[in-house]
Amino acid sequence: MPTTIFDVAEKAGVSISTVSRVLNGKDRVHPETARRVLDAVAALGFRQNPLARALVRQRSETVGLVIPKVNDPFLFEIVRGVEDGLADTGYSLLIASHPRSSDDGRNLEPLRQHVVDGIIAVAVDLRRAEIDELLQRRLPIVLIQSEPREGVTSFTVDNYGGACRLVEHLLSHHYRRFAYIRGSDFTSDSAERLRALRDTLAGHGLSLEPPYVVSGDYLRGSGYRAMLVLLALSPLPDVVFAANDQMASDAMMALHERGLRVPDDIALAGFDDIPLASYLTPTLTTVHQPTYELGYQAAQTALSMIKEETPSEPMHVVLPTRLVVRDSCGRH
Amino acid sequence: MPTTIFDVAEKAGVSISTVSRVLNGKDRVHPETARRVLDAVAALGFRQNPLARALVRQRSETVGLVIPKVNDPFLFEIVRGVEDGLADTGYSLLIASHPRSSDDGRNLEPLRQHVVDGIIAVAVDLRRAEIDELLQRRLPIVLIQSEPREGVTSFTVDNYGGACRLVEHLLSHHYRRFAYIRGSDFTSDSAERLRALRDTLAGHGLSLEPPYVVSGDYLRGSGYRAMLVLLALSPLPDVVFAANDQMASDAMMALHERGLRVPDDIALAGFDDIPLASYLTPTLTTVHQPTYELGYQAAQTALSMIKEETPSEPMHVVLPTRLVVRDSCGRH
DNA sequence: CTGAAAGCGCTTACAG
DNA sequence: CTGAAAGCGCTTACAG
Repeated sequence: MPTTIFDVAEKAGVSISTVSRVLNGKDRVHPETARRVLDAVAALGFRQNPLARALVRQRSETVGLVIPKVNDPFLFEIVRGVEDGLADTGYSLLIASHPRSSDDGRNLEPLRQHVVDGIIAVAVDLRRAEIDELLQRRLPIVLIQSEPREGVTSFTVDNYGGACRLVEHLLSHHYRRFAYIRGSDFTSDSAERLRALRDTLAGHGLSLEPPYVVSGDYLRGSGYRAMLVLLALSPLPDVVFAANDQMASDAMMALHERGLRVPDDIALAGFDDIPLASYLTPTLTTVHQPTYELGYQAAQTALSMIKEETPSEPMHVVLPTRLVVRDSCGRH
Repeated sequence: MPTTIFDVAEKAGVSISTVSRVLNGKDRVHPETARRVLDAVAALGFRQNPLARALVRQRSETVGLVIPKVNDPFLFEIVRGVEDGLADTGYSLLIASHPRSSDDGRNLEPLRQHVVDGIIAVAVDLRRAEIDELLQRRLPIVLIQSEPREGVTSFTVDNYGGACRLVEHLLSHHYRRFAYIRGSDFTSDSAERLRALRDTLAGHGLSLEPPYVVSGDYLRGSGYRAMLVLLALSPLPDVVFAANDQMASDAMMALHERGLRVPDDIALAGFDDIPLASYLTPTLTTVHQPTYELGYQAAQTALSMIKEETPSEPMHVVLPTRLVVRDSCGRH
């Protein structure tokens, strides 16, 4: 049986109200009384029961994180950022992962109920009913890498700008026949990157023929299959831009297996700058996303939304991306 | 204001006791009454408040996961396993990561209090005071990849056996001058792998001289530095076994930079079988750990410990590891 | 500055 | 089968 506030009160010879007061440090308490209470707390090893506290205060000091159930280093960096953003604030992190495929969304159940004070949702498809339901509630919520939505604060990265810089770089290396491997379309990331590719090419009088845009799903393996589709085309592309590094890595594997050299035969570029990118041979040219920052800032923002009484204006923060030139596109 | 059990009771024309009964499905309720209650629940969109429920039932249906705050794919696979092991059980997952360096352990605060029904702790250093404190409590707890401890259920992998098979494999390829890059020693993993290396070498009349055992910390970068230390030795080792794949990958990078070929000049092997291992050039020979399984089984076990009244015998499960032969040790 | 009391939203014996 | 009541462990007006 853990000790309760009653035990402390008895030992200190005061009422539970007083114990509560010194514990919460809100109201004024006589220093001598406070000392007695603190002594009792220490002697008994008392810890407040957060459940009871949350019930009466109507806040649990817990933030929910909704994240796709996918083993992607990109996502993990976000989680780390969120964790650090919450560190030393007294807030706990409740993880609710959601399978990407449509399901009944049962994993979100704890968030649907009244246990979290705010929600941070990563790469969610706002069209899904259970996500939509979450948004309807009056809970503070911040979106990361999701379709910005009227009235909902969101943090995204500059997909368009990053992809433009990447494509300009590729063009400067005289690549002309481009191909694109797309990611899933439950967020607009892949589409934005593709749009940047098209626009930039158009600016140079070039275009992207439909067969040179092939499907992928961001996940391991899909880049390999997509590359095989591209290798069946004639003429071959001379550079392939994959919507993320994972797919670019798998595409590289496919090229190696076919005996094609990167970048001499076909150049390759990705997006994200996951750790893997710098371990490939050749190392992968890509666009860096401030993943950790995304999580960190989202956490800070969620916290301030939770704390402040007057609801702040919803904001849409777009963090900058950065071109990382490595060896897969013929730097030299 | 969310609807409460009182709203439902009123709408259904019954007492809150009855509402509670049909919601929990424990006691017998007249079918007709139950239907009315269910109708009211649906009409009002009522959801039980888990906080209030937890307070009276003295269980929160939440499991705490203690995990090092390190961006390691190895750890993430464990998290995925734990998540899946908890899926559809009604239990939520509360993450409490702990920095590896000694700190005040404030991140563990939610677990110290009374909000979780059980704890799964990954790669924790049991010597640390805050971890030790957790173990003292009468909460169900299961350890993953941590020093097994009297009376505490643990899941580990067969480090020794896996490393033995790896070393035998290397010996069969006629490597003789071994070097070892160690990991951190807050769990016994690295030491076990080293012990296996020493024993297996001894079985072949070989030994490992102290200078050929260098320090690393499992994390990115340390394998690179360790490799540089080894490269200063004379004679050079002809094969380097790193305590994990991350360090092996960084060692490979160091070798490449020095213009040394893997495996022709120096062969390389790791441990873990993280995704990166198969993207390296050459692909990395390693020992596969059943990481996902570790998490999954630990979750299932924690759940059954939480549910059963009579405490079960603590068990120490050792999952098998598997040698994965790739190209970094001269397969051909 | 401090205490008695109400109440947060539930569950669960206890009666009937 | 169902309801009234106590209680889970706290916080917070309300008095004094």
